Amino acid sequence: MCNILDPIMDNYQGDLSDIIRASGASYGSCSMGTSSSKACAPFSLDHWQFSSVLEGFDGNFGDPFSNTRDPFLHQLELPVCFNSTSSAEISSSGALEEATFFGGGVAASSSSSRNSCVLKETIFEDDDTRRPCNSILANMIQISPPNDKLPMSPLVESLSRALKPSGVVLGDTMINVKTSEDDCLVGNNNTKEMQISPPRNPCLKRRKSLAKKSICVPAPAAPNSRQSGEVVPSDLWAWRKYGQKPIKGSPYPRGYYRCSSSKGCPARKQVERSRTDPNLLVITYTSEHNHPWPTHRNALAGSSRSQPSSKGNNFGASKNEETSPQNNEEQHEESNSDSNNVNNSACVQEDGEFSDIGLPYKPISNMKSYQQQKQLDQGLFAEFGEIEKAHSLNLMSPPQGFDDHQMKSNALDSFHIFDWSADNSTEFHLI
DNA sequence: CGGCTTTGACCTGCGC
DNA sequence: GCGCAGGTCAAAGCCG
Repeated sequence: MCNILDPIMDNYQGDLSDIIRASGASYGSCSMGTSSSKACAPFSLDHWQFSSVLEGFDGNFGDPFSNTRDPFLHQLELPVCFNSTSSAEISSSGALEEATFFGGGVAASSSSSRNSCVLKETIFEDDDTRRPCNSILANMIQISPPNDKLPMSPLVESLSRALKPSGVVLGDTMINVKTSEDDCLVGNNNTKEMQISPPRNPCLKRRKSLAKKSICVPAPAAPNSRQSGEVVPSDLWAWRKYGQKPIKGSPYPRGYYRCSSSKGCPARKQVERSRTDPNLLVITYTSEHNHPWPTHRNALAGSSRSQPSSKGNNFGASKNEETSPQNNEEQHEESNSDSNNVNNSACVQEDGEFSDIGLPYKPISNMKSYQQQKQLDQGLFAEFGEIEKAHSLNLMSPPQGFDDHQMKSNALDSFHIFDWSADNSTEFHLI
């Protein structure tokens, strides 16, 4: 198995960390040369390896998130790292073509190739020390079979089915997975470079210069949402809403959540709908969890409770809610979807509409649906077969104080969609 | 009863 | 210093 670092090191005569370290302090770029010729045939790598590389980058920036990959992403099992402030462009052949590191962000472009689709992550980061204010990181991971003749891993097949005909949005980006040319969801033979969200208003940089991580996820349908609330995609953390504010310039309010998994945990997140695409939720994480992942979720933790009675709810209490057509949609969705929790997965089709595709990414609205989801998990895992659980465990960079036992138990709880090894004849290509 | 959301009030940072 | 806007607090009420 070819380690991802090998092509990098093959093409760079020096210490990679030096590059990152150097670039982290300034706004600039460095080319690592183009040598798509020799270095690597298409290489395979395990998810954990990829993560390791990225997290290695992160560590050089001292990112407070470097050790805490959010369980939401774990659920999605996107082989991305929250903390990357650098990226490398690597050709579809596996060779590192160019790496561009910016102190504050990365403009990454993708090369496309046949038989492949693109996973791409867009990360915004507010950090006073970096420019631009809302830097963008796009990590693109190409998933493709090693060649057309080899069978796909069961995992990829399942994933493909689950995603079809849609992808998952992360970072204002639709993530597509294909396993054959015909399955390519975006275009025919070419992957398409995904939209990268425009930078947010620089004026949003307020208060302390806390590192923030923003991701975009498809706004799930609202099976149990309150009229006024967003349907927040669940993760393994328990979140308690402590505030909601209308945001100037946006018709949608922003919800403020703090981690309720552990008292005193400073982790926060903000959830708001994307201004540009109301179908997307922008989730901004602030601070870091200071505790292991919860071994179980509170019944109501991190979720919206069932709809309060008409007597009790505060429908329309918010100015924004009064004026937001989105809320009406949510009300409508809610009235129709209670019985469809299990299948109420959020994904995005090419036209941006969400569809119900059975992808195990969905809001956990209450304990019942949570258990349903767990059943779904198990079913999915059964379908995937024994997928290198040991590697699954390696995918996660544990939060502070996280031990192996907890890691294992949580690993089995979450979805490891992209967790498969080269043994499954599937490759990651960095592009 | 514990934990949640809601929501108005208050606090704080930033630009002018 | 002032005003604006984002972020947080905390009381009230709901839910299981």
